[in-house]
Amino acid sequence: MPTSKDVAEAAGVAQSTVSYVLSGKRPISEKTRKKVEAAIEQLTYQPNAGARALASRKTRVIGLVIPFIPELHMASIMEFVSVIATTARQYDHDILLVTEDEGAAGLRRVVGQQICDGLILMQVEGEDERLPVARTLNVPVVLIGIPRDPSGLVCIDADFEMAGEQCVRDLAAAGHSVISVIDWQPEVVDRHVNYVDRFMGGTDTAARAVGVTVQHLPGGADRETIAASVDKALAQTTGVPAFIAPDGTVQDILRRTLASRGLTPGVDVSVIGSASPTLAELQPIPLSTIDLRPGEVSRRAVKIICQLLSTDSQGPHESLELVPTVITHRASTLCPPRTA
Amino acid sequence: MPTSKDVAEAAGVAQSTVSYVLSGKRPISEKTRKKVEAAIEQLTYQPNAGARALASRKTRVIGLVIPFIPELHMASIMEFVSVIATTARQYDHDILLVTEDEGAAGLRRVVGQQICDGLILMQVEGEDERLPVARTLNVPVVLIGIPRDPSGLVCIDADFEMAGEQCVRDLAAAGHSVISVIDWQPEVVDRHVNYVDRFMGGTDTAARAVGVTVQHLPGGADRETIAASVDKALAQTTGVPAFIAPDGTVQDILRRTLASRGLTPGVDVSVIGSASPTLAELQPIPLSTIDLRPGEVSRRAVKIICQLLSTDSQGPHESLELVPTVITHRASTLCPPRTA
DNA sequence: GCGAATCGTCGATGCGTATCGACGATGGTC
DNA sequence: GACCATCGTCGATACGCATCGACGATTCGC
Repeated sequence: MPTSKDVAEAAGVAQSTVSYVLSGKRPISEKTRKKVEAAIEQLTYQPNAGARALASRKTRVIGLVIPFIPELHMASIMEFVSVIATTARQYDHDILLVTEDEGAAGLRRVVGQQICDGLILMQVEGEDERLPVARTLNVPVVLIGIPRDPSGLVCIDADFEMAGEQCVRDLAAAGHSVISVIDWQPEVVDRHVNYVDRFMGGTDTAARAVGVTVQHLPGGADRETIAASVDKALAQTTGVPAFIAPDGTVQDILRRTLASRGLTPGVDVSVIGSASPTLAELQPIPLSTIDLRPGEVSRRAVKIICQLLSTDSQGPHESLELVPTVITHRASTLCPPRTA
Repeated sequence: MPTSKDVAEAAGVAQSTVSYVLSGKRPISEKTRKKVEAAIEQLTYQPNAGARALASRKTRVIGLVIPFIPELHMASIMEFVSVIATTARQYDHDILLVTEDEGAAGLRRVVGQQICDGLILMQVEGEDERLPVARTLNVPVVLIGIPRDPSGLVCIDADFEMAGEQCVRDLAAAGHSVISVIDWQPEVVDRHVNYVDRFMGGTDTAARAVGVTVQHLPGGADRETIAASVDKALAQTTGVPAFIAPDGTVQDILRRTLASRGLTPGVDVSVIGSASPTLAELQPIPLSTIDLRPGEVSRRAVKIICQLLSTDSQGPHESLELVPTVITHRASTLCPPRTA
């Protein structure tokens, strides 16, 4: 492997000159620059990351803490991971994976060994042993998700409250007067995951504002529970029933349950779920969705941390950014107002 | 951040002694070791990764090249990623993400800058511009998947041929004489992805060996195509029909198609798919599966590369390891032979 | 045509660790 | 008790780059 010293010799300049050509931190004459660049090209020189990190105290690596796999949300996690990695490259950074099972010690390790300059924590919920640690680490940390106590932390997440509001307002506008929200799976609800409360709060706010009834019914991965919820909703609704089912598994079961009751989404009943546009289009009846835009959340998370890194302002930061959600009407809801 | 020099001063020894305590590469008296360890503890010293890499020429980081996201296989990709990251930690290594969209240049970059000591390439299929590059990089590379020309490369993958054989043999043993294999999606088949051929080869081999008929029918994400395939299979089968549907999306459509024809898997018809045990159990009728064991493949990939790294034998290596698949009979196949 | 400001380049140094040769202290041998 | 091997520790150096101060060469103003 050639070093910058080799390049310097080949170009007939000092090693420091090579460094300045690369960094642009001092003016270099056109002539010298050409010579150096030619030598770099010819030797296929690439700077050594370790040496660079040692001298500059910057690794240009961001640690990404991925959640322990609950088997079902893996696809959505991968979307975050993929976009984060790609976006980081646009800022000339790389992504180092840290698995959640390393816990708070993992954070201390990668920061303490100076393997990375900052951290992104995915899927932060409620309480978390890593949060107090994150606050005291002297590197930028960005959370995707909002913990119960976000003080002293930089957070970004989809605007779940807006999502809840949008769903209810649009269903109300389509003529529904009773709207049933099928909960996430009980494990999620019981953890009192922040985003569930925010979503539910949004639906209730909108219900009050536009004068419709919103009822929350138990969901889960269990077909009997959901079937019971559906039947209860059907019994209590006088007009055309409307369902909001944020969870993908719940959507599957809801779809089959409605079919077995002889109800067709978009005709006898409205259904809105949360899903990516691609998945929504693949459904037998394309699903009207509230898109939580994981890609956009990921991009912004990377942008935020890279800004923090470039200004490397030491002190603790605190901010909270919510990414607007997008509602798209497809075939599973009654016509007005149909967009997209 | 404390350095090994700080630790040395606190312990009253030389910096090199601290290094030897940590590495164990020279004998250290019990007394000195205690002093040094106490100082490390007290200062919460952690060695600087950059300096370590510079001096030792080892980063203890493995680059993981993840495929560009085709949206549907994201969940299975995440399973690989997660297990690889966790396993790497067991060998005291970290994982750096490299996205496929960086292409061959990405490989040159991370290796040339010496950001990582070796690479794992995921989901390698047929031809790939990165393969010739991988062969010339002077670091260990392990492929998950088998390219058309595996010469000079270290590969590991599930044993798709064995998978095909197992499916056919077990269905034959259960009394089926005609077995229909529903293809993967056409984009996959057209790429002439290696594993498809291997799987199909396995089914044909077993068919010949046990004297049953295996027919291959078009699959895809398209319900009409699959429905047509199913009807064709039903028409051509005299005994109890049997289906093998490796692809998850195909399974979904197959399930509904059979239901609409009034056929119940495990009673009127046998169905074997490829899926994780967890997902298989979640089905309305638990699916008999051929498990391709992505976790095991991942673990072995990490193990292989870590062995190559520890022996750092320079020359190009070549090997091919196939991970045995596991067939598990659940409710979707006829009784004999039912296991698990 | 002289001093001052500017520009472009160089040499030296430091970043924190691993590793090599050296050397004092110990223990054993005859 | 003189000699040698072994053990444990130290000091020095190298790893490859970034960065700082210095300095010769220009350029400009007057």
